[in-house]
Parts: sequence; structure tokens; C-alpha cells
Amino acid sequence: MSEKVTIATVARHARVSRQTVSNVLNTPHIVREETRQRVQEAIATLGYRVSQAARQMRTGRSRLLAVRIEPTRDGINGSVLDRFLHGLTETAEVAGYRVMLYTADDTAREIAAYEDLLSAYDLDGFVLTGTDHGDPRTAWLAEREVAFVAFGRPWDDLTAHPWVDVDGAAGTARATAHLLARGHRRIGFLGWPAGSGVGDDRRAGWRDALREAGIDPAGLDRAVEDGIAEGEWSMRDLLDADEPPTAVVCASDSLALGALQAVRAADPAVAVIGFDDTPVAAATGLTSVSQPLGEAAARCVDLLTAVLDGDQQSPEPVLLQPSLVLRHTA
Amino acid sequence: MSEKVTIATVARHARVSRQTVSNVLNTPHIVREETRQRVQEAIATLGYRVSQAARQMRTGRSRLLAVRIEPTRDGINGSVLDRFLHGLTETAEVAGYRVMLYTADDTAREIAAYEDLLSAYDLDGFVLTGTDHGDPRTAWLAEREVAFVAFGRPWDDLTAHPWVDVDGAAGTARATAHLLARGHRRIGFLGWPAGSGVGDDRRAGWRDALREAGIDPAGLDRAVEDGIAEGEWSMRDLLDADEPPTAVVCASDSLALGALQAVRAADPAVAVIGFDDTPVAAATGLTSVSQPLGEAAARCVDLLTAVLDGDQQSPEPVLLQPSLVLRHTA
DNA sequence: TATCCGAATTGGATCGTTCAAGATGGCGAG
DNA sequence: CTCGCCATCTTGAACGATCCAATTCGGATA
Repeated sequence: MSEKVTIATVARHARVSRQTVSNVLNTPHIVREETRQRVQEAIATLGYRVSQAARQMRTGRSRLLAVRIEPTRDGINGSVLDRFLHGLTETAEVAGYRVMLYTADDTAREIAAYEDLLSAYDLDGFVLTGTDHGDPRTAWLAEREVAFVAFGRPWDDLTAHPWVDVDGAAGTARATAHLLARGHRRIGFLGWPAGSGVGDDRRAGWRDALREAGIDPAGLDRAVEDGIAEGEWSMRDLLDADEPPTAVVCASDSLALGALQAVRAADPAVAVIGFDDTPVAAATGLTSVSQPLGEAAARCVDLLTAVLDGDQQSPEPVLLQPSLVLRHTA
Repeated sequence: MSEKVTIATVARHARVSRQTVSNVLNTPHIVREETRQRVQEAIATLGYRVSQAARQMRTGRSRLLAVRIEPTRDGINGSVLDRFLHGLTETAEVAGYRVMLYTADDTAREIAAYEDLLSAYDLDGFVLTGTDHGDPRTAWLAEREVAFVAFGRPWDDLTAHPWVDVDGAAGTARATAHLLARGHRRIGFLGWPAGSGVGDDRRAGWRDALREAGIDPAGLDRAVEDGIAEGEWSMRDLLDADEPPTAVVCASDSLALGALQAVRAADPAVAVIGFDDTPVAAATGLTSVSQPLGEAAARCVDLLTAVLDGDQQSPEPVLLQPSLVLRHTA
């Protein structure tokens, strides 16, 4: 509308100095109650907002967080990111931060993106997703003392950096327990080849749950790449065994969906449980393990702001429990 | 590493003044070739980057675009946003802009978010998705002369503001034509209640395609809210008619998925085509109309930067053609 | 009454960039 | 030879916030 409202406008209006207004905003406790209120009122009536650019220039902090938005490899699992992003943005807003996106095709480019974001935009922190064994990104960031949180455990060293994750083993264990309770004994597992932290973890949850129930898991699982087709043929393979399973837990909804197709053709009574509770699962009535993505995002922001606001250097990691969403397939 | 590299560091290193460095960056044509190269070299060796905060403070422009990330209403259609966002971020990066996210539960809050983003972050422009008839957001933005593009037509006045959209009518027409070519004559349509621009458009495409083929569309369509259950019972209703359709075109993958369930129970030969080519469609083998989201995003950025860089006040809107992704269901 | 204290407030400098205006030097026209 | 012009480059000021050091002021103490 009219003139630009700066801290000086507010100061004049409240008959105090610029510094007092600044104190009201940043260190309210050192300002007398009465003065503080007068300033607050002026801020409200004038509709004043701190110029982030000016503040940033002086303090070197931008109140900006960055997340990489991935090239949606697999359409099914890609939609997980969607919910995570929303949660992140929402929680960040409450904490006074904003979320900025960036893309990167490979790790080298991603590090180049860090350099740009840090030096040009003075980014405060990063949220990483899908960190790997010995991830060069975390090393790079740690070396430069840039604040970051990973959504996903650093599998080699759990204290390497702050992280938030969902307990995948607990998820598959829960799914297995559900099937056991339903009377199933021969419960199979469709997962990925050994070596990926996430995949091994999910397989372990199933295996341990079976063993605990006194059942030998040997021969009841298969390891394939992720995908619907892979799920279908490996399930068919499983069903062709001497003693085929009467139920199967899968490491992803993609695999589960494939398994479902094999099951429909062979023996529709076989129960199937997926992982991630993607829209596809909801749409097809697939029972699936659901990750609390909104909460995961919120905790990521919590950890990051804890570091940024100097409360603590390395806040306690967070391991969230998934839940089982029951639908028609189990 | 060492000291912070500012424009002054570069100037000293290249033995020119600050302003000359600034000119190299912003108005290279007024700098002598030889000097320009020397400055460019200095920039490269020192790894200098413009401080966006300082630039923003002086110019009032932030090179930041904002997009709202929605609360993922329907999981199925929600994942469309994912792909769009990725395209947006990627194209924006090339044009020297960054994408910032925000959330808002309703229109009033969204406008409040505009105020904050504009005054606190000096946002340059907005990308709106899902604009409605007489959308208060577009009015608000237009009144304040804030740059924005909508992904989705302003249905009441096509010249109201810059927009990018996908030709939904062409999509359903293409789907219908495909079915006609396959020999189908009684082709039904499952769509939404009249009143939504997008829905009416998609219905019109089907209707006109049928008429053009000399077929009366009367009685062959249903109008229901979006959803799998709705799709299922309205399809069942359609199949119960005297002369049931042998194929059906749907306004969304959700409806199509419901229709598919009804079809499987009644007459598996009936062909079904969805809309949006969501991951669910890919996973379930549903033939669907696919929107070029990546390109749509890119064109949004193009339009927005055209306005921002002052090339033109109101650039020509863009209408993109969807394509038909053939799978098993048609 | 003089002195001191600390809480509250003030004015000036500063962050890194761009804008506006001024300086320099070469060259051709009068 | 001088003037003006153009192209090129330089200098000082400003954007709006925060930090720092200095100052005011009411009240407690000697």
C-alpha cells in the first residue's frame, strides 16, 4: 500500500529507538513490559515484518531449510516424499523456518548444490533423505559443520549425525505377528537383495518374529529388486515350492502388488501385506505397513532447529514406530 | 575455508572496482571484453557467489518463487503434485530462481501467507495450482501486481492472468477416439458434477468425440464426486442400464479404479480408461490419459520469468496436449 | 548530597550489493 | 588546440536489520 514499513517506522510510531524494537523481536526479556507492549501494538497496527534479507545480511542466518526433491524414480514409492514434504513445510513454518527445494541428479551435483545454496542463500540447514552406507554428502556437510538431519539411519554409525527414522523391522514384525495371530504358520517374505540397510532391516523384522514364534524362516523368503513384475514372479516362485506359504510380507507395496497378482492367479486365499501404505495400497485394498511421515517430518524439523538454535550440538536420534493398516488382503 | 569472498575480494583480485564486477554480473555488455574476462576468471578462481541477501536488500527482488504444497487430499491425485514440483524446481534452477514451499489450510490463510512471504522474503512470484471460478487468490495477487502463473485455466476469463494448462477435453476425446477405433460404440463417461471447469471440460471432450462419430451420448454418463467407491457404484449403475456401455472413459484414475472393480465383477470385457496416469494406474495396468507435468511446470517457470524479467506484461497462455498411455484395460 | 549501579535506551557502524553520479582517457570535429 | 562525446571505469550512498559501545535515568547506597 503506502510506504514500506521498516523497523524505524515502528520505532517512531511506538516512540522508542530502533534498537528497542529489535530487542522486542529478538530478546524480549530485556525490555520493560510496558514498552514491549507498546512496540508490539505498533508492529501489529503497521503490519510490520522483519526483512529477512536485512536480518540475514547482518546475522548470516537465513531461516531457510533445504530438501532435495527427487526425480520420482518409482511412481509408487515416490508419493511418500509428497507427504513428508508437506509435514516438513508445515512444521518448519511454525518454527519460523521456510523450506526451499533443490534437485540433483547425482551426489557430485548435490554437493555442488550445497555450495551454491550455502554461499548464495546462506542456508541454515539441510534435510537429507535416503542416506547410504558411507554417504559422501553427510561427510561433506559434517566437515563444514553445516547443520543437517537425515530421514533414514546412518547404518554404519548410529551416532554419526542426527537422524529420524521409522523402525522398519518393527513394521514387518508387526505384520508377521498379525498373520500369526490369524493362524498363519508358513509366512513368506519378499524383499530386496542384502546390502541395503532398509531392506535388511525389514527382512530381519519378519525373520525374528517367525523365530520367536518357533518357526524356521528358511526357504520362505526371496530377494529381488523392487518392482511389480519382480514381485509377481518371485511370489509365483514361492508358491511353487513344496510347502508354499499361506501368507507373505513384502518390503514394499510394489512387491506386494506383484505378489497379489500371482496370488490371485494361483490361490486367492493367500494373505499379502505391503510396506509404505502408498496410495496404491489404499486404492487396491492392500493391507500395508504405514510410516508416520508427518511426524517423521516434524521430528526432523525439531532436531534441526535444536541444532540451529544452539540448544544442543547433537540431539538424540528419533526412531518412530510404524503401524499396520488393515485392508482386504490380510 | 578462508575469508568470505565478497564482490570486493573479486574486485581487488581483478584490479577493478566493485561496480565493475557488479556490471560483469548484471550488465556484461557495458564492460570491455578484456576486463570482463579478467573479472570472470577472478570469480572462478575465488569461487565467488553473489550474496542473494545483499542483492535482495538493494533491489527488492529475491529470485524466489513460491508454490503451495497441499495437504494431499486424495492420495491418488496428490502424487501429481510431486512430479510437478520436481519439474518446477529443475526449470527454476536453470533460470536462476529457487522454489520455496508454503502451506495453507484455506484461502484466507493462503492470502495471509502471501503477505508474509512478500514482505518478509520479498518473494518474486507465485505458482498457483487448482484455481477456481472467481478465485480470491488471483484477485488479491493481481490487485497488488504480484507476478504469478496458474497451473489451470481461469475458466471465467481466459485472459485474466498468465496460465498453463493441459487440454483435458483433448485427452478424453483422444481416449474416446481410441475406443471408437477399437470398435466400441456405446462408450460411457464417469465424471464429476457440473460446475467445475476441469470436470466439465473433460466431459465435453468425450461428448463431442462421440457426437462427431455420430453417436448420441445421452444416458451414457454419470456425475459423481471423485472417489473409488463412487466410481464403483456409478459404474455398476451404468452397467445395469438397458443398453450398457462396452467401454468407459473416466475423469480421474480414482473413478476409473472404482469402475474397474465394478467391471471385473460384472463383465471383464468392458474397457476402462482413467485420467492423470497416476502411479496407481501404472501399478494396476490401467490405461490412462497422461498429463505432461514436467513440461507444464517448465512452461509455468517460463511464463513467470518472462513477467519478472520484464520481457512482457502478460505472456501468452500455454495449453498442452495430454497423451494416452495404453495398458491392459483398454 | 554525592556517588554508584544496573536496567533501559540511544546513536553509529556494519553486513554485501546495486544505483546514481562523477572521473578518466581517447578520439574526432570545429 | 580545445571542446565535447563516447566508452569505460570509479566513488559515495543507500537498502533494513543487528551488534557494539555509549548514554540516560531512577533509585539504592555511603
